[in-house]
Amino acid sequence: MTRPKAGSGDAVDKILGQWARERPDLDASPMGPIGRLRRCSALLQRRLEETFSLFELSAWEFDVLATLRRSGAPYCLAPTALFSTLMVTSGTMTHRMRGLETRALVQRLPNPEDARSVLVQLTAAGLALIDQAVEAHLLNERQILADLSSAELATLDRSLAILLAQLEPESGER
Amino acid sequence: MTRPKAGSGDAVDKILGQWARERPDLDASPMGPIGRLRRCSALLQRRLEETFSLFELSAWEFDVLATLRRSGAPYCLAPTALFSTLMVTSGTMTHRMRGLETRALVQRLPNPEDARSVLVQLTAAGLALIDQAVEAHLLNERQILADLSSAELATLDRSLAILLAQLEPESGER
DNA sequence: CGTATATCAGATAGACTGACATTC
DNA sequence: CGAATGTCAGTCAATCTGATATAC
Repeated sequence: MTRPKAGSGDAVDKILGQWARERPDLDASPMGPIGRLRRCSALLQRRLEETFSLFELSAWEFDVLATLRRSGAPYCLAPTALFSTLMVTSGTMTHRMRGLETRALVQRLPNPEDARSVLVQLTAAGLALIDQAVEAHLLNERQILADLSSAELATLDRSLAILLAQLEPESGER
Repeated sequence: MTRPKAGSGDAVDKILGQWARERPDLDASPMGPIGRLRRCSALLQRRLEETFSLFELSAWEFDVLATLRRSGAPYCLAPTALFSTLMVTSGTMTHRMRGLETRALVQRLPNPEDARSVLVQLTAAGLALIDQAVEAHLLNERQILADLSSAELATLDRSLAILLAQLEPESGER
């Protein structure tokens, strides 16, 4: 006799069960996917940070360096481009730069095309560091996803793409 | 002539394209699902907070009150249960209680079964507030998911459940 | 002149650590 | 006595806001 599936039995199922008992008048089903998404994200964050910390990087530091790296040589972006992409304020970005510049992972250069602006550039050390960190990061991500079949992975990716399209600013009408 | 799909064309696709150009030696494909997950989570967080703020609640305040609410009458939990569920330290939970108690949304009671411990209980005001807030929250969640078909939603939920099972502490072997 | 860019100081909110008293 | 519970003070890292100087 095969054991029935009985739900996935994770933390979110438990929460859904509690709501069904306490507020049977509500349909709490949207909490399923959204709760799982948030929980996955929180647990994922921790896993990713373990790898970043091997390079003495926090998550946001990794993001800044990776954004510069993937923009291509000469690995320069204006602060405005950086903080728009990374969804923080200009003041926050200024503050972020301080630490990265002190550690000589980035440097500020005058922007020849606009004297109001500057260019933030990866240093050689910053480039070398982020190139290593990205490789480790990808290894880590691959390991996290290792137990999902390629079909499951493709399905997950497609589903998330649909949701993301709803959430991205330009498509979300609010 | 129908326009080809050309990928979903979202922010993550752009990032994957940049990596393909800059580091063609790497297989950056794991960044697809993981990047989308993180981005969905970040955008989702903002959307959810808009609703919470209608009730003068932050996300963590909502979580504390909702955890108490769905535990059922008499809406009491020991701090240990709360901070374990919510994944913060005991000191953080003490600090969180202060604000909620000042606003008379929860109260502390001595724990009759263990004099070391206390019980954190929803007040009548706290109960009324969270009951309203949960309804608005579910409405909001339903709206966010409105453009996904029920099949897409079920697929998304199943995919996330698989990933969550990998990430949950008891199953993750690290 | 009005707008955009980046910076800075100050304030804020949230979290953690480590020491502590109390009770099991 | 050793372990667990909750509290507290202090610290910390990260963010935002609003004012400012400069250049478009």
